[in-house]
Amino acid sequence: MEPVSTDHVAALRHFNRYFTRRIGALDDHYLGQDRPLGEARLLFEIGDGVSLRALRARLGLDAGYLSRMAKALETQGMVRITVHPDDNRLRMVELTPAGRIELKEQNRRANALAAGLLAELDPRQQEQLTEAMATAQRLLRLAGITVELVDGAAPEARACLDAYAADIDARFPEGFDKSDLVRPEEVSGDAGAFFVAYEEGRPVGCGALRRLKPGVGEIRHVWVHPAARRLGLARRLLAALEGEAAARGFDVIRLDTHATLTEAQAMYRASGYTEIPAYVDHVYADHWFEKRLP
Amino acid sequence: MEPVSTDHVAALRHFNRYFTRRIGALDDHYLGQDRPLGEARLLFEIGDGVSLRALRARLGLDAGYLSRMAKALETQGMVRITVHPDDNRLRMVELTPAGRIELKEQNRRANALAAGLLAELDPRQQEQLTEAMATAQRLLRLAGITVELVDGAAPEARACLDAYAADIDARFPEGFDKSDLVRPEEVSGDAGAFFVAYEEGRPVGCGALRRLKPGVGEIRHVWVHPAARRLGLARRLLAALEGEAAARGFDVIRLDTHATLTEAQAMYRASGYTEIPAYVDHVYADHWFEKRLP
DNA sequence: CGGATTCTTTGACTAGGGTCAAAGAAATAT
DNA sequence: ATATTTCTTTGACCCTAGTCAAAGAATCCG
Repeated sequence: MEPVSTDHVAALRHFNRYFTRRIGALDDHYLGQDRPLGEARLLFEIGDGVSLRALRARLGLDAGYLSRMAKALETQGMVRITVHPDDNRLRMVELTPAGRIELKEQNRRANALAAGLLAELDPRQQEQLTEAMATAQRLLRLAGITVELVDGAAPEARACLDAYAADIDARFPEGFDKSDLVRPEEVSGDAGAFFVAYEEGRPVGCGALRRLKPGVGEIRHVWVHPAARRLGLARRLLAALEGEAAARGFDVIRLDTHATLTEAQAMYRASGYTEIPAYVDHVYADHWFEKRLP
Repeated sequence: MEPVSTDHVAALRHFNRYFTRRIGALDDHYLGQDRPLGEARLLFEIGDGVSLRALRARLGLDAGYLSRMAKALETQGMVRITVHPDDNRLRMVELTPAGRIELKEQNRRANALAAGLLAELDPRQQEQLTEAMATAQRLLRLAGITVELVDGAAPEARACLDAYAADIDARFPEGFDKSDLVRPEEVSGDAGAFFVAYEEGRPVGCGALRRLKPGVGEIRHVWVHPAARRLGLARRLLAALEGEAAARGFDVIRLDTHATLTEAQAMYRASGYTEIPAYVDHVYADHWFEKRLP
């Protein structure tokens, strides 16, 4: 947790007030042009055939409420409701052609609204606005991500490692074999630690710390979900791992990485790691780094 | 109207969706902690004694709806409703001490929420976020301002000129006398033009164009409300005036300005104006500029 | 096979947010 | 002084958004 100046708090609140009043309110308005907002949102979320069950989970709606809204959209001719072929309890909802047209129209209106707003700005200003919003969004996303210590055997931990494995299997010319992953017991309890980063409840990154030998820890499997890259999350994970290593009394942290992962190497160097000779024979490593903890 | 790339439209909509979902929704939540949102908003808008009438105008509420909400707040002990001393039809609403405490608490909660969000970012990132939001807000404000041609005798035109006069009266060491302002007929119809910039319906800037002699126009009284400065609005006003001058067939535009208005001089130079000798004897001028229209 | 679970539908109900019109009280305009 | 306008209150409504519980149908589990 970092200290927060009241100036920044005031700035965030000020922007929030301005933005929701100026833009957010407009948005609601266009969406619910000729249809209640709930139905409009639902229409928007029905891509190409979803089950009511999935919609309920995704939008967090009450079963009865959803059932009624779906039926309303059906009588309006916007969607078709069918029984799931394999499970007769489930209902599938899909857009009719009319629904698709309606959605497109909704989209068109929203675009026209945004374009009308932007048209008052010259191209350079438009560019600046887009860039400022991208920066703000990147930082707000990062602020919403929490890094938590979990058990190495926890399902999210394994899910992250599986995603990590699949990810680098595609990137390494020689592929990647899962047997190289840390075993749960290596990164749990006294043996080590495992951190998972969550964004809105979903795991979007991980990192493992294990004891290499007395006083020496090893960081492994620092991974960030493709959709959460370029936010600065890897650094946060690294900081969490280093903090944990310091708390466990390690003096030195080591890690290895692969030649193809150039961004990772740059990050390690920028974080105070220096390249060292091979300290362990990992199949997939060809660069080794070390950092002395203060 | 500038062309708008679909990329910028998509960026704005994307940011909007993300922001309203992540931050806007949260905000609503805190506000309506133990009180309906409408009442919470009302409580927020009652500073130190407002009339129901003013609230109605400001928030665009139905008279009946407002009346009931105010009464609800009164029975909760949050506000006191009194009769306006000079007009017995009007009701004045003001916060009670309890209302003030409640409002402070509301504020504290909102601040805590924002601070909690920011605390995940390091100080440099907080700085960046604040700056990005300020940029975005500046540009969104500018995008929301329209510049319109109005009659020189229109009340908004005169209101702007009065504000302009008061403004520079305070800035010029020698003060400023209103008799130097353009007369309505000089900037109306065939004689000239008057532009007013509106932000959310309120005039926030102006600029006048009048015929000096055949083929030569003069720009006068370019003014921006203090709350709308540093947005780039003066340039927009200038562009509108120049466009109008070109449409009227002027070849040359002239203007004068005062030594204390250094920002204005910088803007004129940047916009292609060059300094010339005095072309007219204005009491308050000591720099004269000219621009040849293409 | 039988019981538990899952998924959906239906009925009943609530609160919030808001509109509309009538009417009374004051103030303003003529 | 009268008519008109302004401001507020009140009663009667409406819709949206949502909750809760019961019940029926299908599936899953042991």
